[in-house]
Amino acid sequence: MSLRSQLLKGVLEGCILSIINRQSTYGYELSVRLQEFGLSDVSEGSIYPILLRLQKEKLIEGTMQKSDLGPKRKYYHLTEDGQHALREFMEQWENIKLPVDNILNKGGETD
Amino acid sequence: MSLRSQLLKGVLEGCILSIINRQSTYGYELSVRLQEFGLSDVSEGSIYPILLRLQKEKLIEGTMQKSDLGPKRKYYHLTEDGQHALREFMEQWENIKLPVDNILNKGGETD
DNA sequence: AGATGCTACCTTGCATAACAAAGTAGCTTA
DNA sequence: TAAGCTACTTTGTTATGCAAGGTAGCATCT
Repeated sequence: MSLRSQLLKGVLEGCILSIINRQSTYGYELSVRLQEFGLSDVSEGSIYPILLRLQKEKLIEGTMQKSDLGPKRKYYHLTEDGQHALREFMEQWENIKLPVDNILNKGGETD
Repeated sequence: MSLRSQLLKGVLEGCILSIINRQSTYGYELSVRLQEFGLSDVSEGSIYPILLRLQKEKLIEGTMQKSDLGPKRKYYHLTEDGQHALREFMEQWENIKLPVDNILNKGGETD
């Protein structure tokens, strides 16, 4: 019922899980990271709702920490469930990437 | 405003454009093709609405043709706009695939 | 003729994802 | 105290994909 069968919705979610898994981080920095990776269209309006959703699903946990400059930051890290979900997502990404590549690349050939 | 900035929503749409571009086809067969490619979760409830949408957006055109067996089929082919959209989609797919791969694969390394 | 089953298309309604926009608040610098 | 950056949150909108159900043509079997 909640096994994501929708094609690719949730790629952002998976990317966020992966980045957090690599190193505990917070929303604002996440948006910078994603941009660095080349996902430049991603806005905070997308990121924070996802973080809240992941939190509610117990895939990540956040703790407030003071920062030198500016307001406190909410640092997130993956839970066990989150790591499991990340692994699942990575599999699904592979399972979808291949067919899509095949469909798109074999543009003019007859079998 | 309509330049798809959403991350990956619409991959199905792009795949359908690509398959139709390769060879004029109709909805029912499309679902078989997608399955053959490995996108087995895709149901008619997804395909036909997309075909109608693409039609409305003038990316594809359909013509009814009699079939030897069973009811008439609606064969679709791409319009010029459709071919343009397909090219755009393929670029976007590449632009997103790379970052996502990078984010997912470099799971444990520190730069 | 009637029933079943496959082909083939279409529609309605729902869940969810991503986004824009706006709001809140802390800290710094001028 | 005003401006500007950091940082988080919420609300409302759009669009995607799907399940479910409906319509209908044709073939086959009984």
